This record gives sequence, C-alpha cells and structure tokens, in this order.
Amino acid sequence: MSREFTEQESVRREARARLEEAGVNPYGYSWEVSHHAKDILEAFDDAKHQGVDGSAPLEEFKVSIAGRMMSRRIMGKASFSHLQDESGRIQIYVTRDDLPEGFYNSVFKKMLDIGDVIGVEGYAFRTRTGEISVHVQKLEVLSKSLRPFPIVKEQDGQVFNEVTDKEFRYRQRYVDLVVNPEVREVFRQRARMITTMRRFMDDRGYVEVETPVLQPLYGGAAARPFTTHHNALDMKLYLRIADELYLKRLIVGGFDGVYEISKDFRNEGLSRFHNPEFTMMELYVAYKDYDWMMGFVEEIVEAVAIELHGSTELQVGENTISFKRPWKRIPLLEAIEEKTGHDLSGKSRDEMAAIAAKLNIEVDDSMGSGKIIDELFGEFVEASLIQPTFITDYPVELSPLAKRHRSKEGLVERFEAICNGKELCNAFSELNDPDDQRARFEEQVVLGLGGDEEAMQLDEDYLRALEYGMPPTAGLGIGIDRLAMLMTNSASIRDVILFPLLRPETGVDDSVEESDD
RNA sequence: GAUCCCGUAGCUCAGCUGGCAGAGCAUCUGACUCUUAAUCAGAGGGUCGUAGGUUCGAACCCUACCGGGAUCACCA
Repeated sequence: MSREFTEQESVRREARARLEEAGVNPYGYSWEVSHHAKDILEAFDDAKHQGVDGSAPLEEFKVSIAGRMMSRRIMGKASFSHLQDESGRIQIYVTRDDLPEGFYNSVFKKMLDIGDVIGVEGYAFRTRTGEISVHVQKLEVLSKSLRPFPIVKEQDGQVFNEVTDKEFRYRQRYVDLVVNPEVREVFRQRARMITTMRRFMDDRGYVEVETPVLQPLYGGAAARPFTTHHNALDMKLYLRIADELYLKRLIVGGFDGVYEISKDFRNEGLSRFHNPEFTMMELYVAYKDYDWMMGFVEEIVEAVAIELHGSTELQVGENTISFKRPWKRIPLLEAIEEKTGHDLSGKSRDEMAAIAAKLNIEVDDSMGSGKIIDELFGEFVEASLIQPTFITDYPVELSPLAKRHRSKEGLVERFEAICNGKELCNAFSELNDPDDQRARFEEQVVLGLGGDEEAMQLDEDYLRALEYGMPPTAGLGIGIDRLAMLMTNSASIRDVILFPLLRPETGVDDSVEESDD
C-alpha cells in the first residue's frame, strides 16, 4: 500500500537515503549500553568529575548510552541535544572536532532528525549553566525515524504543546509513551501492582494456574459473551467472561489455593470504566469463608498501596483514600437503610417495590426483590462510598454461585468492596451443595429463556464436579484495571490499558473492509 | 443505545456578525563551539473530518454520516 508522504516525511526519507550513500547504516544492529540517563544524573559527582570551567576536562566518567533524540540546538560547530531513554533524558554535547572528519557537518547536522534513535559514547561533565551532560566522542545511528514526532517542550516544569488528544494517544500509544513520560510510569506501576499481588499469593502457597479462554459454556458471571467457532471440531466456543467455574473444579481436585490473573471478555458497552477485554484476578482458597476473605482483601490491597506509594493513603481525584486496615463492613440492607431510611429486611417483593417507587426508582414487574435491592444500592449508596468499604450479604437471586447465609434468610455470604464509588472486588463463600447449585442454575436458565441475555448457563460438568464434593471455599475476583485506576489516580480505564479498544481508524488500513473471508 | 461537546498545517491552537487560511513549535536555506521552550535572517507547508444544502460568497449557518471525549443506562 502506498501513500503520499508529507513534506517532513519526504525530508526524512531523503536523509535516510543519503545516510546509506554515505555508508552509514540507518538501522544499526546493537549498542552496548553502560548507563541509563538517570544513572548518570545520579552518579555524577562534581568533586570527581570537573566541568570545563577553564580546566581541561577530566574524562574518567566514561559512558555509553542509547536513546531517542528529543531536541536539537545546533550552533555552528557544536550542538546540544537531549537523548531520551527509558529512565529519562540527558543532554548530550556534540562537537565537530570530537567526531570523525566530516561526520558532524554532513551526518549529524544534515541527516539526523528529532526522533532518531542513536547510540553515543563519551564522558559526563557539567555545563557552564549547570546541566549534567555527555560530551560525545562517538555516535552511531541505530534507527532512523521517518515520521515526525509531536514536539513537546518544557521549561521549569511548565510543558508546552503537550499532546493531550485522547484519540491520538490511544491509537498511537507508542507515540504517547515517548512524548508523555508519566504514561510509562503508570504502566510500570501497574506491572508492580500485579507483581506484588502475585508474590503475596505465592508466598501463601497458592498455585497460579491457567484455565481455558475458549469455553464451550460460559459462566461465573452475569454478562454477554463473545462467540467464536472452532473449525476442526465444528463447535461454537465462547471467550471466557470469568474463570470461576474452572478454578473451583481445581479446588475439587485437591488444590487448597489457586489463582489466575486473566483476560476476560464481555460483549458489552465501552465506557470510562469498561473495556470489552479486561484483566481479572480470581482466587479460591479451601476451608475458608467470606469473612476470612475480607481480611485477605484488606491485606493484599494495603500491601499494593505500600509497595507503590510507600503509604496506605493516596490521592485519587479529589479524594484522599486510606487503604489502612481494617475497612468498614456494612450489610447491604443496613447500608440502604442508612441512606434511604427504609429497612428492607423481611419485606416482601411487593413491599420493596412500593418503597422503591416512593424513592422515585422505576420498578417493573420483571424485577425481583434482589434486583430492586440492587437498584436501590446503586442509586443511593454506591457513589457515596469513598473510603474502601465491604458491603456484605446479598440477595440469593443475584448470586447464583454463592453459599446461603448461615443465619440470614434469603441472603448469601457475599461481599463487594466499594472504593471511590466503584466496585473493586466481588467475593463469597462458595456454594458447594450440588443440588442447591443445580436449582440456582435452573433459575438462571428460566431467566435466560425469559430474555435475560446475561443469565448463566447450566453447566453439567461443573455440577458433576461438585457432586464429588468441594470443600468449603472462599472465592474472590478483583478487577485489576479498576484497582490500577485507583492506584495510579487514573480517571479512565483507557489510561491503564495500553491498547484500549477503539473503533477502527479509517485511512490507515484499507484492507480492513476487503478482508472479509 | 440516549444527550451534550469537539474535529483547522506533522504537533499545540487562533480564526470576530458569513467576505483573500493564521500563529508558535517542527520542517527547509543561511549564520553561530556552553545551548536548554537556544538565538538571528529568510522560505515552504492546508481535501478546514466526509458528503450534501442555504448563499453572490461557507472553516463559520443547516442536514446526514464518520471519528473522539464527557455524562446517563447495563456490566467489573
């Protein structure tokens, strides 16, 4: 596919051609890196590495660095430029007389551009104006950049021409990462968060496992799936919406603790809080109940906050959130009573519907009591829960995989942690009575036949596993992206997913429409 | 899916009541061996998201569509 080049692209392509004519490979093979920019800035010591204030430069701080040229200030026979590597930026000082004959004037000045990746050898020094820099003695082209980068400038912490266009940043994340260094930091923190959680669970002896992404039946959550087809077996397959039912089969199999950090897929809308593929961490621990699991959640989230921020308190948007244990625990119905003044416990479905109607919540005949409770919670409670709070004991009809409450009729032993007005995790004492589980599945099937596209499917194999006997088990699911949003103070899930789903871009790949095989 | 806002040079943005398409950075030419939003002198660069419509005349007004953002509803 050919396309017309802009003026600046043509200039860069010509420069690449002239590099090749001059015998300079525009795409080098490797470069021995001795330091990153940050290492040099931290290790530089004025006492040991004197500047050029009249005295001859001391050359003992030799460095070899590589990175992308982000600025150029050319002054006749000498130039300054900033090189950016993963750790940050450092200024380099390039002079005609320190490079091979003709290299400075022809190659450096005429054939290189902002955005090119170069390797540089030289020694560190401090300029007259005080900036630690590298005096270049050898320079190699490692990759010629053929497209102009957005030029972002900065002075005294003030940023000029910052690239803020969300679409540009999400579609060309590679550019976003180059020109907005704080974006790299967000994804480093995300990685550290996951590493911390994994270590936390490994330390307790839980086994990280992998279960099928392609599933003949989908289950474990209320959501619409993506559907695909396996050609050789000629069968319909679903991309998983959750890992739950497979992980609990492993508890039946004798693992006492299993977890999986997985991509799940839900064929639903996109929003600031939703991406069709997202990352979930699910954990199941035998011989424990939901009460124990609340303690576990407090601990692991607190550990993440401390690892990332050195503190249990952090600023998220306008709120200061404290993850310090213990978190508040409120039964769902009490939370609703607190906000609305209405006690729903022991009320019939119709009594609840009347209360909801009084509170200006739309209720139709298809809504059961569980759904009404859920609506009231969503409307009057959820957004007001800023500090991490466990909401406990949900209606049984909303929780087909959770165990009945040991003392409260009509409820299950389930909790959600709510933080900054959003659900952070969902957990319960797992239902291990196979006959009760079958009955719950059958209710779901009825809902599905009634048109509920998010109803669960009846999974005979899962029931067979339960019939062999599953120990009492506590289960947990944490939305990793949601937690990453909190931990990195990001307003949108797209800011914590490297390549969020967007509509296809027109004009970049014309083959998209034709390739309908 | 509904509502509102946005789309102008590679990037960030102006563009008044409808009257010749603008600036800074970047790019190109020249000068400059301690600059740092480098500076100085000059130059080039546009399908104003797309398609219609109104008008003597549209970046600007109207309609539809495309893309993005925000809010709402469902879900994590």
